[in-house]
Amino acid sequence: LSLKHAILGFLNMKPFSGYDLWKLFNGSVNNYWSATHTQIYKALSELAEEKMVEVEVIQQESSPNKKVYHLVGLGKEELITWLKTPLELAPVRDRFLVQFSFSGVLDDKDIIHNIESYIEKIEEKLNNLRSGHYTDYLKFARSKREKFLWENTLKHGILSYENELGWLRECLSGYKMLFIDSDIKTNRIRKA
Amino acid sequence: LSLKHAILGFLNMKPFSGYDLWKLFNGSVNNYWSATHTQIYKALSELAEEKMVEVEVIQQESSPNKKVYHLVGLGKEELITWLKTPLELAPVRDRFLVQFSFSGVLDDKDIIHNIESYIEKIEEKLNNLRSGHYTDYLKFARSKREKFLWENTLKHGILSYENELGWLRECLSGYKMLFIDSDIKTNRIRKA
DNA sequence: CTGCCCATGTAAATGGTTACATGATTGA
DNA sequence: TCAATCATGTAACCATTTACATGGGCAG
Repeated sequence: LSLKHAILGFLNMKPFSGYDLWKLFNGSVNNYWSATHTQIYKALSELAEEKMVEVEVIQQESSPNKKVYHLVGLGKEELITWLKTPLELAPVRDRFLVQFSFSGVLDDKDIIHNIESYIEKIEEKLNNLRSGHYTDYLKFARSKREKFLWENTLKHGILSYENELGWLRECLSGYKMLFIDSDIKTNRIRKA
Repeated sequence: LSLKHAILGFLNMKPFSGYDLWKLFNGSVNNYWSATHTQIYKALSELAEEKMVEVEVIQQESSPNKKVYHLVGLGKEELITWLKTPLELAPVRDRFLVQFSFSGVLDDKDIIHNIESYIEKIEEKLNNLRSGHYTDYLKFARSKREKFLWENTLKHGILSYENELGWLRECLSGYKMLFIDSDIKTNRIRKA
């Protein structure tokens, strides 16, 4: 139900069209909740059926018509109730760890390649997060409190990828030290 | 597709029944991939249809009959191919951050309550991870390499919850400093 | 004239949760 | 006698992904 609540959260700031929301979910929000346009349009029409939001159709000449959604009483109540409800820890589903933990049957070079390739992707992601083009929207914050929350949401992304990166690098150097360098040593001894 | 690959990964160690796998997914694996028994039984019958695994029915008197699944050639190939394929970063979906980032419309006490309640749940989870009853299965590792991978998978869980906890505590103290203490100060000044 | 932006959707498939269903054995 | 463990599944639903579909305007 988080997608619907995220949408209600945005509509609580100001009215948006499905397309607007899709752009939001492709921007900074993508760092903590991802959604496709298909999902968003469907959620919006369901929210309209449930009387949480109201539609306003805007006629346009130079581009297709727009449906702008407004948050109404019932939707606002639902949003506030949800925001006040403490959440349980989410079930974890980490594909990389599944792969990693079963990789004992592979060769050293394959294991190392998987780790290095994942490190590269995380570094790229981190560069992207740190580049500062996610900090633009902070100026739309309606209060100091909101700005604080948004800044820390962004920081959360950076911290968790940094943490991930730290773990990966430790794994990589640990792996090499235990299974590669010692092989070389063993080979040297054998040769000597 | 990760659930099926995880199952293939386990069957590559030794044959298991659906029930056995379910217990595994409720144990240490639950820390990086969660699955219900419904899902597991369904995946197993699909894997059997796809000729990845073979079923052996074991007649039992004192309890219901068992279906033990064995990994066969095609399944093993599929497993190895998947293990060698570098993965993309998974899309992030963090309910807590959705709630957190839209909480600017709540009262201080509600925001603080949500953070504190999440902190408690993470502390509990961390105690559980650190308690050591997930380290038992390490003795089943078939090689030093496998033991290394399993230990680091476990460590990943601990590190990421510690990281989460650090962020939450920073948020909480930052929030109080900025929005609570200064209120008290302001009130004091007003009173004076 | 090619490709991107605007703007909306439908349909099919896959993945995951929740509720329902059965039935014997064993230990508190 | 009550609850847990063993052992398997079906059915309905909700969430997510991917492919298909349309069509004008505008910039390089």
